[in-house]
Order: sequence, then structure tokens, then C-alpha cells
Amino acid sequence: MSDLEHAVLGVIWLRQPCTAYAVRQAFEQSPTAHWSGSAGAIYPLVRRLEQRRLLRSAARRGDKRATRLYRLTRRGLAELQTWLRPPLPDAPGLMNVDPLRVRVRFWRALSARDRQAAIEEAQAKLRRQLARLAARTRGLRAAGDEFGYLVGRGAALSIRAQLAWLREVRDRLAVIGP
Amino acid sequence: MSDLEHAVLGVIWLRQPCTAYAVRQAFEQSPTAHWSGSAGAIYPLVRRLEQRRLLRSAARRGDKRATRLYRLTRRGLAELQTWLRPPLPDAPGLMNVDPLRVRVRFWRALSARDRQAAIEEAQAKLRRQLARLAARTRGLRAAGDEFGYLVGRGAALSIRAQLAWLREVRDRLAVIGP
DNA sequence: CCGCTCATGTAACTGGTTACATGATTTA
DNA sequence: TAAATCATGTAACCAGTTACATGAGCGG
Repeated sequence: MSDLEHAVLGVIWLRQPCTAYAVRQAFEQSPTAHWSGSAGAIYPLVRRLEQRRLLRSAARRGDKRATRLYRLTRRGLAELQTWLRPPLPDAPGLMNVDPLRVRVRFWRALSARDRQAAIEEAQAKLRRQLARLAARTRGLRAAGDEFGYLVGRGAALSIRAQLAWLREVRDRLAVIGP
Repeated sequence: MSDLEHAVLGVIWLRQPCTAYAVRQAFEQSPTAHWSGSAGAIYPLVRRLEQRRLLRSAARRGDKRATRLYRLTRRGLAELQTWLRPPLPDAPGLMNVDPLRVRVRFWRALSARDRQAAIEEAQAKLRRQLARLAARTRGLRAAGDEFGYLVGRGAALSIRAQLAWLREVRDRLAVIGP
């Protein structure tokens, strides 16, 4: 089972009973762009999870649409817990993937001016992202969503690490020149 | 064009002239597990890049195999630079994806004991990864690979941020209890 | 000469995305 | 009542993985 399948299980567990549409929104509104929450991904996936008896569903009463409300079965919760508990994926699979870092590997191909510009743009975008995230995270904390808050903190620390790293990159490149 | 295609362009630019096989190894040996560097990905991709005149290739002299040595064309280098220069992807696409953070979002489904165990395992794996990375990065610095070194520093800072975050998670969960 | 590494390749599959389509319900 | 949102779905596509196959070159 893929990480997306497990994450969907998790989202439904947090919000149950909820529709597949609500799951889509949860992914669409997520600050990371890793999963789009596209209809073509979510609806077939949710159906698969129900066929495997990890989810069960019921029609929303007094709704003439095909709307279905999903909940986790006991097996579904067990599967979610197995995914969350040790053993975790190996260290490489645990390391996060940074699209900025991927690019910097090849910055030798850039002029000093272009590097400078790239650093400044990345800093600006990351700072804006950090501000958005902070607002969002405060809301979660106020709403009593402890784990949502912690995840927000993790994202913030991660962006700060990126910013600190960018400063290091800037300083070092200034020293070594073109 | 995908990030992998651009990254392949970058790897070849750094090592040219080099074989597609060498590109595969570069991805396989990378500390992140994001791209496997599988044959089924790399060989067709490199051929595509050559058809688009971003790469050119020649047979290795005195080698009766089908070995081909690739270089970037002027267009290939221009394409690489365009990818590296601003505008960068939007902030969400610039944020890194952390498989650990994804899981913690759902830790409410875990008992206090299991959370504790998960934290400890993650810490252990991240510390080991950090040690491996440090050794590797020292080597790059010694070899005069300035950008390789900086990327290693970025990865190290990122792992340290993860570890700092895990400490925060541990402390906070200890306070709020089950 | 045997086994390992170098080197290329393909077929079947998987796990998504994009784009489109439909219709019920709610809100201005 | 029109527009926006809720809600589900599918077809075509795409990028990348797994697994397999082939063969040259090289070191012990």
C-alpha cells in the first residue's frame, strides 16, 4: 500500500464520517504540493480501500445525490497504526526531498549574478510561505488540533533550515567568487 | 520537462563526457530515495533528450559495446540554466516533502507508547543518516566539489531540523499526555 | 575461464495527473 | 434563478518502477 493510500486512511480517520470530496479538499488545501488530491486519484482509491474492508460507507440521509460518508473499519484503523508504528522506512526514505537543494547541486552552471537572483527569489518565496504557514498553524493550535499544530511547527522549522542554509550558500559563494 | 529530466541534464553536464550508466549510478548512490535511477527511467529519457538536441553522443573509441558518451549541446546547457534561474516553482513546489511529518499528522491514532517508540526509531535512523552524510560531505569538500559540499550541508541542516522538531514533539506530547 | 562490473535495453505495470462530464444543493 | 459549491466519476495520458534479458570487458 502506498503512502497516499495510508494518508487517505489517516485523513478519513481524523474527520470521519466524511466524503471522498472532503479528502480531496484536505490534500488540495495542504501547503505541500506533493499530492494534488485530484478526483482521478482519490475516488478510485477510496473505492479500493472500501473493497479491502478498510473503509465502510453509508449514504447521507436526506441527500438525493450519490454522496457517500466514509468511516474506518477496525481493520482500517489497524492498518493505519501499522503504517505509523515502527519499523519506519529506511533512512533514505525518511529523508525529505528538497526541490531547492536538487537545483543548487548544478549551480556551477550559473553566473554569479544568476545565483544571487535565485537565492533572493527563493528567500522571498520561502518567507512568504513561512508567514502563511504561521497564520495557519496558530489557527490549528487555537482549535485544539495538537498534531496539526506540531506538523505546522515541523514545516516551519524545515523552512527556517532552508533559509539558514541559503544564507550559508550566499556567504560561501561570496567568498569563493565565480 | 520534468525535474528528473533537468536533473539528468545537470548530472551529465557535471560529468561530461559520461554514459547513461554513470547517470544511473549517480541517482542510485544519492542519499535521497526520490529517484531510483532505474534503467527503465534513464535510458529512454536520455534518448529523448538527445532527440531534442539537448544532448549529443559519441561511441567510446576502442569499445565494441554499444556504449555511448553523452555531452550537453549549447541548447542543453541553456535549458539547464533556464531551469535553475528564476522564476523558481511557486512556494508550495519549493517546500520540501517530509515523510516523517506526513505520518505525525495522524499520530493521534497511536498510543503514547507507540509514539515514543516511533520517535526513538526516527531519531536513531536520522542520526545514522547524518553520520553517513557527514563523511560523504567531507569527501566532497576535500575533492573541491564546492556545490556538492553545499548540498551536503543543506541535507545535514535539514536532518538536524527534523531532529530538533522531534525533540519538540516529544516534549509537547509528554506535557499533554495521551 | 569464472564471476563481477560495465553498459544498454525493453515489457508490463503502477500510481498518479489532466481534463472532461454530470448533476444535486446551496447561496446571493 | 443564476452562479457557486458540493459531490462523484471516467478516459486518456504520463512518468517512473520492477523485473527481466543481453552481452562486452576485466580482474583474480
